[in-house]
Amino acid sequence: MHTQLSIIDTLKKHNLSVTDARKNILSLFSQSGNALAHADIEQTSSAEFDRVTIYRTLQTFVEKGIIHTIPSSDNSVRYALCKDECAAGNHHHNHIHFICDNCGITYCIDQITVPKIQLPQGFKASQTDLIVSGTCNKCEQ
Amino acid sequence: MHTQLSIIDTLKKHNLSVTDARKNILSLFSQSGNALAHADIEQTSSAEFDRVTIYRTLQTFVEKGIIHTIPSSDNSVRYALCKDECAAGNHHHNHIHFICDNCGITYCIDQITVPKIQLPQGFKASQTDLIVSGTCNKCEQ
DNA sequence: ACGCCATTGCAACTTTGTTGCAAAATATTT
DNA sequence: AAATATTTTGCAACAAAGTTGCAATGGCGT
Repeated sequence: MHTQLSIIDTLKKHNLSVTDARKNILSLFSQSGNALAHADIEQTSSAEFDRVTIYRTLQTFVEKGIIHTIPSSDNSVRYALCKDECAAGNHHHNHIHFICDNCGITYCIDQITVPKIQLPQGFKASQTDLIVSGTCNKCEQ
Repeated sequence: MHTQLSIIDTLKKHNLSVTDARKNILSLFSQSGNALAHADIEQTSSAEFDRVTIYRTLQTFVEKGIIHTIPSSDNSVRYALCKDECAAGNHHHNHIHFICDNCGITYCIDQITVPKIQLPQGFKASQTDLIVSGTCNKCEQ
């Protein structure tokens, strides 16, 4: 199965040992396509993996540059797959994120890039997040 | 004292009864000038007010359009004073926010406005947040 | 197949956020 | 200015989210 193969490859590429939890959680991300919060993952695979394992797996994925965090105002940080250019400790995301107020789905809108921001003297940017919230195309009547 | 007066005025303007907790917490915001997380407020005034009161006060202020939330990736939503144009349930913030990775201070950078984003078909924006993180001008050596 | 090292699950705990209700404070009326 | 109505607060109890240490398990290299 192609998807499964590429998941193992992804883990190996980032020097991670291949475990059930990591394969499972990583495949959740590629299946969903959108961003996931810790709670989403826990609900989907709660029977299989301990809460602590999910926390640690997400943390590891962020450190290794497999997923990145998306800021939110509702105390539920979301995670999404990084693009290929991301390496450990060096995230490059120039796409914006859209959070639907209705269904809660978080989209990575790849078509739109974040404009370059000119900061005041002495401020140095390491990461820029552009989060748009509103109603998504599925929830629109 | 002028500051104290304008704080009371602000509360009255938004149809809120004037209480110690509200005066105190609101003055924390105008004194600091920057954004504050719940934890910041709790540390500063924990002896004075119950945790629950702080939660409810922040919630009330957001609803009334006195403060607004700033998304974050570290599970600590920050709050900052709204500009005058904000009314209840109708926040208009076109400035960006800068979170310093080093000292944790969150700045409202008023000089820079958030560019208008053209979303894909069917997506409707209600709020746009641009959060830049990195090193602030105080932490820069 | 063996042994080492990384990962997992469990338990216990801390922190963060929520809810109901009685007491206290604020606002309103007279 | 006092009495009443209304809102807000603090407490207690709880629920949810996140963390840490440690023994047991499983992955990986030889």
